Parts: sequence; structure tokens; C-alpha cells
Amino acid sequence: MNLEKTLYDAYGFTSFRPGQKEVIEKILGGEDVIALLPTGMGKSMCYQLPAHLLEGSVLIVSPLLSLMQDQVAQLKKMGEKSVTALNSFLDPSERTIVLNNLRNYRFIFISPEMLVQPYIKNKLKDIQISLLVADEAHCISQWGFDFRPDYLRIAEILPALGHPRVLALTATATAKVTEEIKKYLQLTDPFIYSHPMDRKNIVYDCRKFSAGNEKLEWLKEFVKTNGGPGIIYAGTRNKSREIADLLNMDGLRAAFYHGGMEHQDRIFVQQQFQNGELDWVCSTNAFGMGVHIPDIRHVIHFQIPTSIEGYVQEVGRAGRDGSPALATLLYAPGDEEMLESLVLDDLPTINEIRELYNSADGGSQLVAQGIIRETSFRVLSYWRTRLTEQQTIRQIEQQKNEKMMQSAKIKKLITLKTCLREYLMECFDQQLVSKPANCCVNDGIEYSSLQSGPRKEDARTSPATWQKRLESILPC
DNA sequence: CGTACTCTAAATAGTTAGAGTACGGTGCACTATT
Repeated sequence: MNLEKTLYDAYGFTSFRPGQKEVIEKILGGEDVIALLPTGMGKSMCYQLPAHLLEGSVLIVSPLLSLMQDQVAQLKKMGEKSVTALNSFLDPSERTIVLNNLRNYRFIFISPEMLVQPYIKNKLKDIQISLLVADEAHCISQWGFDFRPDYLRIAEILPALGHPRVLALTATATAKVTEEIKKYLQLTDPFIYSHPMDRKNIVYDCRKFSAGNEKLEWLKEFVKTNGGPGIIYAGTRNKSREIADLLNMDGLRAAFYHGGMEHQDRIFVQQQFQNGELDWVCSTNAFGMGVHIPDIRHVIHFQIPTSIEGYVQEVGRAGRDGSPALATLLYAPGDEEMLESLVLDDLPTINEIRELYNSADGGSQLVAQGIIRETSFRVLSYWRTRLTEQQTIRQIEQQKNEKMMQSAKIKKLITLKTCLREYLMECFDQQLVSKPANCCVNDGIEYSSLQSGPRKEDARTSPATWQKRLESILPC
């Protein structure tokens, strides 16, 4: 079979990107695959092409509603009509129609929460699924244990679907995350494709201050002399707003973004940024997944993130066009304590575990009574049907240790005297083959070559065709 | 850890200082109400 020809016929591309062909060949050969491909390397093609060659539908588990809607729109734009997303955006009548015609869709997007619903399972078992895709598969490990336990249950659907091939896609995964993906998707002997994660054009900087307001002062000066586009990651929602306000007062085109905002407002900010109408987005870690902006020149962390994985994901949003980009981490004493308590306080307490295991009805009113927190309830309900009380206590204890280790790893980034790039690669169990000339703060940074002027507006906003205007107005 | 808020005692009626405490981030689906 000539895959290149199929690629050209179906999508108009003349050649594959690194890894794509290998991954696709394994899938067509019936193997399970975990593919670690950097963002912008055409991960979605890894399931799009097999969809044209395999009998039946492809089921894609996706973490965010906005991402699903985006992917559906993308495929439709490419001329693919048989695409749908099973999620809460569908009103009940639409949902019934879609569910009764599932076999007519080549691509079905779904959230993990929807996937584990019994009535959805019943509908899916009647159609032929050739491939199950776990998109952004690091979410299994990153969110499954914390607040979206249905991420741990994806594999439950496999028997009902007659055990189709499974493809897990992600940009960043440590050895541990890869292991957890394998375990929770129940992949016995998957083919693992791992592309080197190093991004040569990203320069790593780290700046230490003696107090938080000094960071703010520095940031103000920095954004004045450095054009965007850039993302500024703040530790809290309030901080993201505060920073955006500050930049606005200096006449800069900035907006804030976080999970507490209305859905419409979030889409609006993202689209403005994408259309070149904003230079800076000040946000919590809610911003970024599914954001495709090639020319981001700066990613600034106003506070340290909670893990190396998170840091690398966020930093990886810079410089997708291959031109130099700067990743700046700001630190002031005290930042790490706030970070640790935030992460650790979130885990279920011993008391919550006891209360839930001792409740007769599954503990649903314990939340209403304020005895158990909402997130603890959801996570513990998952473990309760699988582990004894003692095992759960141990499980949570292990998660706590894991969080502490992650925190220690990210904190080391601040005190490190040696090459940051080398250290980051080490965290991902990869060897650094060659160092770029402009590497990181500890190897000396040549800032002059990184300065970007004002954003080239015309390059992004024009040609402002009516299609583009329409796309930006309509939520898709 | 830092911030913002609540509570309380001391003072004598509106206010304030100081102590104590809760909170901070990531999202799906569902339900009830406009």
C-alpha cells in the first residue's frame, strides 16, 4: 500500500512529518501505539489517515470541549463531513439523532466522562470502532488522579468495542507518565514512538528576585521593550487579572484568562490572541491546550508551575515557527511554599477517606454537609469500588510523595548552576545530543538576538477574508 | 507562603487593633431555574 498516495489523495500533503508514517504503519498493522510527538508535528494525522484505510469509525477521547469543537471544525474545513463530538454542547434532540446514527460518522470525539456513561457504552457497542485514540494522553496521569477520575476508566470501554487498536497521543511524557498511560489504557505491549523533546529555538531563562513586587516591576519593564506575542503564566486567577490590568495601563494589548471565566469570554480571548489582536495573554495554567499560534516569542512564568511536565508543556507553546523564543521563569522567596500547600491540600485527607468508606449510601450527602470536598468525593468514589480503605490511604500517600518529588524537581530548576536544557532533558530521560549557541541562563544568553519588535499585525490578520471574519465571530 | 476576610475584645456606641482562618488551579456533565 502506498501511504504517501493516500496522504496526498485524502489531505493533499506530499510527505509525512517525522514519526507519522511509522506510527500509522503500526496502527494499520493492528498494534497499539503510544506516540510522543512534539506539538505542531501533526499528531492528528496519525489517526486521520488510518480512518480512511480502516473499516469502521475512529473514536477520539479528548480532554476539553473547546478542543473537540476545534478539531471537528478543522476536519470539516478539510472536507470531512462525517465528524461529530458527543458532549454537553449537544442538546437532547441533537444527541438522540447523533446516537442513532453513530455508524455514519468516521470520526467521533468524546470526553472521558461521557465515554463511561452506560447508555453511551450501549450505543457504541453496536457500531464498529477500528481505533480508539486517547488525545493529550498525559491527562490520564496529570488529571486522572486529581480531579477527573474518569480519565482512569477509558479502558473499561474496550471489551464492549471488541478491543480495537489503541493510540495514545501526547507531546510530553516522562517515563513515569508513559508507564501510567500504558497501565490505565491496558496496553500490554504497545509500540512506543518517542521523538526527541528538545526544542532548539527555545532559550531558557530564570530570574531570581527578593520579593514579589520586584518581579512585577521587572515584568513591566520587560514587556515594554519586548514585543509579543507572549503568554504570562500566573499562579492564581487574581494575579492573572492584576498583571493584565498593569499591562493595559501601560497601553499594551493584553487580556487575562482563567477557568473561572465564562466560556464565551474564554473563547473570545483565545480568538483575539490567535487573530493578532492581543500581544499578551496573562493566564493561569488553564490556557494553552489546543492553542495553535506559531509565532509566540515569550512564555513567562510569573510563579513556578507545579511540575516539570507542566512547565515543559507551557514553555513548548513558544516558537512553534522555529524562530528563537524565550522562556523566562521568575522566582521570589516563598513562591514554592504556596505552590506545595496548594497541591498537597487538594488531596483527600485521612478523615475524608474514613468518612466516605464509613458512609452507607456512597457518601453523596457528605459533600452537601461539607464533610467531604467535591473533588475528594469524586476521586475517592473511584477508589472505593476498587481498593480497601487501607489501600486507598496508601494510594493517596503515594500520590502525596509523588507531588513532593515533582515539586522538588521544579524547585531544582531555580537553584541549578548547570545547563537548564540538559536538566530538563534528564527529567524526561533523554540525552541532549547538541547544545544550541543560545541555550540557557547558566550558559549565558544573548538577549539581543531574541528581541522581537512590535507584532507584525498584517501577517496574521490579513487577508481578512469574510471566511476568517466569520470564523472568529462564530463559536465553533 | 501571602492575602483577604471574619471574629473578638476593649472600649462605651462607632471604631479599631490583633488574632484566627480559609483560600489559592486544572473540567466534564447534570440539574434547576430564568
